[in-house]
Amino acid sequence: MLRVTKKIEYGIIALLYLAQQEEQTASVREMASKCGISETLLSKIMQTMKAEGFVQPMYGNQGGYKLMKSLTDINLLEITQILQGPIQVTECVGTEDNNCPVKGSCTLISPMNVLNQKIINLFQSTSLENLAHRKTAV
Amino acid sequence: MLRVTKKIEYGIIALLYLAQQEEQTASVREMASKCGISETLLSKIMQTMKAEGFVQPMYGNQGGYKLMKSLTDINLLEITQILQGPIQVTECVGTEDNNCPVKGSCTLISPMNVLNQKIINLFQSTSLENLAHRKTAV
DNA sequence: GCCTACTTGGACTATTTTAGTCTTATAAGA
DNA sequence: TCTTATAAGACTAAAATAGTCCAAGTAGGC
Repeated sequence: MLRVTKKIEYGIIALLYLAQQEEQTASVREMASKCGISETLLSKIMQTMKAEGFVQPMYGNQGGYKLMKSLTDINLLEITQILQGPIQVTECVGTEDNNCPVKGSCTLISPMNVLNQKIINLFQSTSLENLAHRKTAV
Repeated sequence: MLRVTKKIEYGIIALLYLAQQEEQTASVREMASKCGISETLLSKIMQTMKAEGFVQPMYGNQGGYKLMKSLTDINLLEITQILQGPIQVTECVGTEDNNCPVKGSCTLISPMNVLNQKIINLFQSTSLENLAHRKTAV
């Protein structure tokens, strides 16, 4: 349904939570309980975001995750791509090797590509800072 | 994955096909075979679009579906709503009775609503005529 | 050095959405 | 009445999303 998945929602909520903390640090357990998210699920999400360098893990007792970027430097497109994959409004958009049965005669690919790009632009121009302050970019 | 479903794709392709025909008419079988779409699936899609008045069925021999609107009068938002439901970038967006666990403390609803509205505007301002001529609206 | 609290990572299950099929009924022209 | 259409609901299959479980590793503090 043209959805941004829960993973993304939770991921954003967690990053915003981290940004609010002194030291920009919190454990998965703390974030999960404070934000009403499943601990194991959030754990998975944080692992993914760690791999992309958004957060850094701190092992052991009193550990947790530390936010490594400014909210202004993280946009919705990055988060979406990391946690959900590339934005593709249709299956064939943005790919070269489409095996669509209508390939060749299809007149939709081109306009769908344009539509896709516009959605991408919209996501890219919306930073987490924007989301934190209840607005999206132009 | 932030997708426009196959139903919508197929529906659009079928409407564009109808628009190309004299009398703006074709049977499901013809459209399905010409466009490489499953006949039974397209049948379902046409039934839905019939219910919304986009097409009119003509029973019996030499029957089929007739396009009842101009391509300029059908936009992507309508098609999407009919064949996929309302556009909701997140589960809670646009609803009053959300039972989200984070309800109340969630700071995302508002900006997500804005984002959602922008996507809706984009879809609404793109007519099938635009799609047929390989461009989207501003 | 041991206990505790944390992250890691992979395998696993459940749920929901999307895609597609089958079958029986019904409408209308020739 | 035969043929060619659509109508509609039940059904199955596939894919994406959501969420769980568990064994292993890491580090601070007593």
